[in-house]
Amino acid sequence: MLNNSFLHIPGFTIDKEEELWASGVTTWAQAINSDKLDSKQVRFLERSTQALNERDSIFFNERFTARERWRLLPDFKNETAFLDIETTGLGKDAYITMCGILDATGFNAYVRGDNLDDLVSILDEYKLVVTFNGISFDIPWLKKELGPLLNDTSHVDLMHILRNVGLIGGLKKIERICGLDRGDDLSLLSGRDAVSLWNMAQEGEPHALETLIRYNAEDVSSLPKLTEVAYKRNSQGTPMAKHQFLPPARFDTSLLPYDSGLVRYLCRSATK
DNA sequence: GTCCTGCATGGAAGATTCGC
DNA sequence: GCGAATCTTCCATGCAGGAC
Repeated sequence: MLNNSFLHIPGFTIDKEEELWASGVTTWAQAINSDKLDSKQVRFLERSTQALNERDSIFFNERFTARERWRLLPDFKNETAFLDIETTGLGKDAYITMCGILDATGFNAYVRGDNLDDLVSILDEYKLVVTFNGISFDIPWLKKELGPLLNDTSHVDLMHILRNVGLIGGLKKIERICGLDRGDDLSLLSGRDAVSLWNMAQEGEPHALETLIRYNAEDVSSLPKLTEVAYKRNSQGTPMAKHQFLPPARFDTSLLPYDSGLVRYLCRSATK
């Protein structure tokens, strides 16, 4: 939990934090009542306690690097959204085609030309957003298209916290390493196929949009499990290890329809 | 299939500045 | 003058497109 963390105190290093834990001081309350910190640091921990009580996730977002934000996960797990966008590419004229969001209540798709603009207010409802490579990709894209957002919401980028524990690579590669393989034929699709599906949908191809949404839902639904893995491995050997990040029950993506014929067509095209 | 591109970001390491 | 803090530079990474 956050109140086991001291790394966000200005001037603190991992070594100092480990020293404090080794001395038996593992919580903010213990640290405040000990002689291990100076008065400035004690005031900072009192401010941290207030921020946590006020559910001010931004306070901690700004004080932990991207590699250390896994520490926020258990405290804000009930106010967390898992997010992934699809785009038409990276060029100047490219744009977001859809965004999938998974939370404790289930999966929702926000599609361009329909409800994509709703995202600005939807995202405000969460205290924490989890993405894969969102720091470099999803969030800048969303800000570019929808304007300022996530003003009151922290952001955990799985790519960085998985890298901490030696899990390096793309989302699908890491899923395989963690034994989270997907069973269906949609696992054969790539981001490029998502662009093709969007273009097909624009040309009136039946089922192309629902197949794109299902593809996105598969990506989003693996994020909670990877988050659990990332928390478990990062917290190993620290006082945070006794807590858990239990993700919402895996969303049953098979509830969403898709066209396997389209998937086969795209896979065949890719191998030509 | 492979390699390069453009873009945004974080981290590491070295250089520079600041405070005691 | 020394150590800490801050700034700068370089490299690595993801993503998707395009050329060969």
